[in-house]
Amino acid sequence: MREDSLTQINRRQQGLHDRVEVRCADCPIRYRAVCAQCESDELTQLEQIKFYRSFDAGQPIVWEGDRMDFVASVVTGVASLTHTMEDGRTQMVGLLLPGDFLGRPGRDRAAYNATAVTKVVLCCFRMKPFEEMMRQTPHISHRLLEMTLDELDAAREWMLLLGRKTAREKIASFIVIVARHEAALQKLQPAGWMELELPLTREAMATYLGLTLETVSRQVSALKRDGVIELKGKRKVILPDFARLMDEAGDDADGGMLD
Amino acid sequence: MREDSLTQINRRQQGLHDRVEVRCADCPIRYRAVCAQCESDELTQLEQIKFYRSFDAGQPIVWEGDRMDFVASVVTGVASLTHTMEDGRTQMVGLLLPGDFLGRPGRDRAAYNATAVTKVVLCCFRMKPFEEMMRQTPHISHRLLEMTLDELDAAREWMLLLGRKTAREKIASFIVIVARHEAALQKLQPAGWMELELPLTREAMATYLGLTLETVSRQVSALKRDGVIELKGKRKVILPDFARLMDEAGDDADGGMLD
DNA sequence: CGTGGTGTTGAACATTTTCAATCAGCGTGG
DNA sequence: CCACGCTGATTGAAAATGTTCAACACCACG
Repeated sequence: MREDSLTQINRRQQGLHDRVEVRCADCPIRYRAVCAQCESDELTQLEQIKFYRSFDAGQPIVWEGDRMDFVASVVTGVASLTHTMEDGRTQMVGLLLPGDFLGRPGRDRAAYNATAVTKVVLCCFRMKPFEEMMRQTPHISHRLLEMTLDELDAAREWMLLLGRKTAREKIASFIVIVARHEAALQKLQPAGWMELELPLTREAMATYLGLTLETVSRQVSALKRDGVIELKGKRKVILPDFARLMDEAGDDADGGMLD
Repeated sequence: MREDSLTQINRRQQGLHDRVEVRCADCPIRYRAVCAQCESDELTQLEQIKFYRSFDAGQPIVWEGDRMDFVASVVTGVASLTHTMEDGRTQMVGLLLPGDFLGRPGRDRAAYNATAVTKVVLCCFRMKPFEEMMRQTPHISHRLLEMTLDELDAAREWMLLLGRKTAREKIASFIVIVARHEAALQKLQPAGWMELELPLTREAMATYLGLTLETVSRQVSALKRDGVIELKGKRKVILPDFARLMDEAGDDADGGMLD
């Protein structure tokens, strides 16, 4: 473990926060997060109630049932939301990427476990002032509604995957989603030849897909054997033909692009 | 098929609507629907843009990809949202009960199939005027956000069920949900001895639970054999001990009651 | 009294999980 | 430099779970 992350943990344990001063105008998620529609005066207001927190890969962010007096945007990194049964079976119910929103206004206890999958930086807002701002500025609540509806769509898409797809289709679907996201960052449609990096371990993929890690491993191997994907190390994937992968995912041609 | 429902279908096919005049103040879902927080002057406004439509059990309401120029509240009855793959596998992704909202402001095409499970009455609002009202009255968009967040929670709870629960646990969970809803209507906590009616056929339950109808039938029989439930006909269920059922559902004791 | 919709049950089969062994990469310390 | 141990990943064989296909039961309705 590196020195600086140790320092961070200590700071966190003491209840202190990183006082990095990043101006909202320069924020990498300026046009994707809950603040996307805010005017500059509204950003000024947000700047006064925001603070940053960072988490190393693997660290818990909040635990199911914990008191939670803030909401946050993911600035960088990947976090997961998981639900766990008494006997330990766990299911990932959300994957939070940069711009995604964590927490629920009006609820003071976390409904899920949130965990940093990679190193994560959050832009946090204390609950009360944020709720006050929501009342005053329709831009925030409007954007939050929009984002929540998108998340609901994603959750429903995932229900189809969990309920009806085979293990092979689940793996293919997951890679398609990662490829889509990758392509979207470069403002392209995913197509033809692509190279990408899986952001999750086999175990995290299993938790996401409702499978065991062994089945994930087997099906990844099978897709490789059948030439649908190539592997470069454990995490880097090469797609010789995106359309072929889509086919394996069992989605309609348009792939559920709704907007 | 009864005369009057035939008449209704004809009216619908001609693009006409039921002009039943129900005052919002007397509406059975007045305090649960998207209009729950509206003041009386806002209700007056809503009354001017609303119209009712009804559907017999089994009828489609909208089809995935269809143009949809309205949003609606379910007034009475039960409707389902389903997603279907090219080869016919289908998964229910939402169950709409009285008060629930159908459609998405700002989207003009349906993302899912919506079907009437029982006879359904919808209170519809044309998209454009509704969106205009959302901009003007924060009560509506605030309530819609709240409802959407609730639905997202429900969807995530369902993801745990679909991804990790056994067939037996799925059936038990479903009955628990129906029992909860039943109890909530009478403003009670579900407990002890209860009697209730399943709103879905075995096939619809299978679609909801990510199972085949045979597996549903077998597991219902198994729960009966083991004394967890009793059957009165095919649809009526008696719960000798709600806690026992909860146990079979594999939920935590609190059962995910979050608010 | 036959018919269609709905539900139940059985037996063979397919898929996924479980348990266990092994491997690959990588940083550490001798 | 190399053996060591750790984590993440792969593979195999046996077992469990759910599906598929098929037969049949129940019952409301014409």
